[in-house]
Amino acid sequence: MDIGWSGLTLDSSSLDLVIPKRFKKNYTHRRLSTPLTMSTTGDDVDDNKTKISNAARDFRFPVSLSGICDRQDNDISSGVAGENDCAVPGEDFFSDEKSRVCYLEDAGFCVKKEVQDDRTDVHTGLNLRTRSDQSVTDDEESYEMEDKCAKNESIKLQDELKKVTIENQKLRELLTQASNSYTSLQMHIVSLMQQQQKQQNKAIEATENHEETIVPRQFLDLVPSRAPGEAEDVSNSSTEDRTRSGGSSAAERRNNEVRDGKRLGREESPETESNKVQKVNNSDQPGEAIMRKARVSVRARSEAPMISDGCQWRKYGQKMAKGNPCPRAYYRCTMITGCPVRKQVQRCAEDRSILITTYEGNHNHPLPPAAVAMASTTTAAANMLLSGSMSSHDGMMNPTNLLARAVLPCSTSMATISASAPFPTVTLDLTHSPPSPNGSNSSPSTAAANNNNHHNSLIQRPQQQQMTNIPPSMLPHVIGQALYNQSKFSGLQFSGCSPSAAFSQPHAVANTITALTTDPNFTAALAAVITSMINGSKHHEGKGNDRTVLYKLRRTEYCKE
DNA sequence: CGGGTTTGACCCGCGC
DNA sequence: GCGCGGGTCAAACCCG
Repeated sequence: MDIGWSGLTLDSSSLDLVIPKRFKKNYTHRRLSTPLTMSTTGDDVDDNKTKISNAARDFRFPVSLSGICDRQDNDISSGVAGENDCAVPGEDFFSDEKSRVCYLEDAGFCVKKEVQDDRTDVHTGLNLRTRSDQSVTDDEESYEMEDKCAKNESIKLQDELKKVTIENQKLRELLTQASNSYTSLQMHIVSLMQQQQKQQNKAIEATENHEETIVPRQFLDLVPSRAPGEAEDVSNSSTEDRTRSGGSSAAERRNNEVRDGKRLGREESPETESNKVQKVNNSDQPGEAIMRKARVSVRARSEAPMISDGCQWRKYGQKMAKGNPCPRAYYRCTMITGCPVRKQVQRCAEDRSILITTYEGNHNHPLPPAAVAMASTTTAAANMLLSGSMSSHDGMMNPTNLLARAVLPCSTSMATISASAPFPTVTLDLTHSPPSPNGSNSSPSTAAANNNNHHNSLIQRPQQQQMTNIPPSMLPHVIGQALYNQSKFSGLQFSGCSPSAAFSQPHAVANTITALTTDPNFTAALAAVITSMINGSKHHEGKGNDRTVLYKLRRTEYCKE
């Protein structure tokens, strides 16, 4: 700093003397937003004026007055709104935050005022010396120029705003189009899946009809899509027909025995479902003797004598089963009279904490909310079972079942399906035992359970299911969720083969498609399954009743983890 | 007294 | 044909 430089401070009182009052507002934060390079020596006053004017005109050297002008000047604020004079187009205009504030203020977007001192009007921090006879005309001209520039800038901004608005509308339109396309695609996929499901159902029906002509078969309907009453009606009609028109059937023999002997009273009593089932079993039709019911067995850890599944049960029998010191209890659903659902409860011989509950049949009455979970679980499990159940005596598997197996692509699971005669069973192992290395029945408890049920089931362990700390009341929900997950993500070990009612749920089809399209190893797995199937078929040919064929779709075969 | 449980008997399918 | 074992029945019993 030399002598000629007056310093960066400007005495506001002196400024009052040299700047006319009417210019105060114009010489505020804009007019005096002068470059800091100005010289304030007395000889340079005119030059300074020019520099100030130029600088104020183009704002290429914005100067912040913030902190310099501390108090708001009412005059300034009143004059600012109508000025719009400081906005001069320039690339660096927005480079300074304060200048931007100034501009926005002038554009009417902001009411922030940066020049506040009505006593000092302007505190530039510059030691400006202006003369009272400075050219007012020059200032007015520059002010007019600033007005023009500000208007131009305002117009530009408005144009930009319009452009942005238009662009925003275009983006919205694009978003709407994308959303519509997504929706239409989704609908298309759903319709395709429905068509595929219909075709599969037709194929299944055709196969079933064909087999019924060969081997009539009696299932308790476990498909949830059918009304419970319908299932009961089907069961009743079929069983009664067979009972009363069966001629020399075993059921008739039994009835004759009843009439002739000690069970006359039972004959007069209303026909219970158990009697019906027994009559079905007693019929001479071989197919019905082979397959009577689908069952769902649930293995869970519980100290309670019976897991709470929301239904009302009445114990109607107890037997000592071979190979298990724990007796097996027989329960019948008593929600309504005539409900065909029964269950067997037995503790595992090897691990008494494991409770094995086997459900059989389908409820023909509305269920309380607490029972829906377990009922739907067993229904879904039985449905899966039936989708992979026995087809015919040759034990061949049809492509539908291959697809059904593909529905459950990952095989490390807790569910096991066994279609060995006479009771096809799906076992849901919800204990927390670690999965066996080979995924088969390596556990003694499992073997005991299978032995007890005569099912030749393969029990797979759940991966992370911890049932120990789950209250019994929560078991159905956990089981239901587990089965849901199972049906979605896990594979099953199937034994037995049959065509069946395969896909009853849309997500099954979706999972199948996903498995087919995304899994690179699926083809190899399919080949392995087919090979296993053929070998199993050959192996079991001529073995009479033992038609259990194991088809293992292992994760290691086709499901990458 | 009504509902549930117990328990011995019975029936039937299956394997030998 | 016989024995075994699973499944069921129903009288007896128990309990609230």
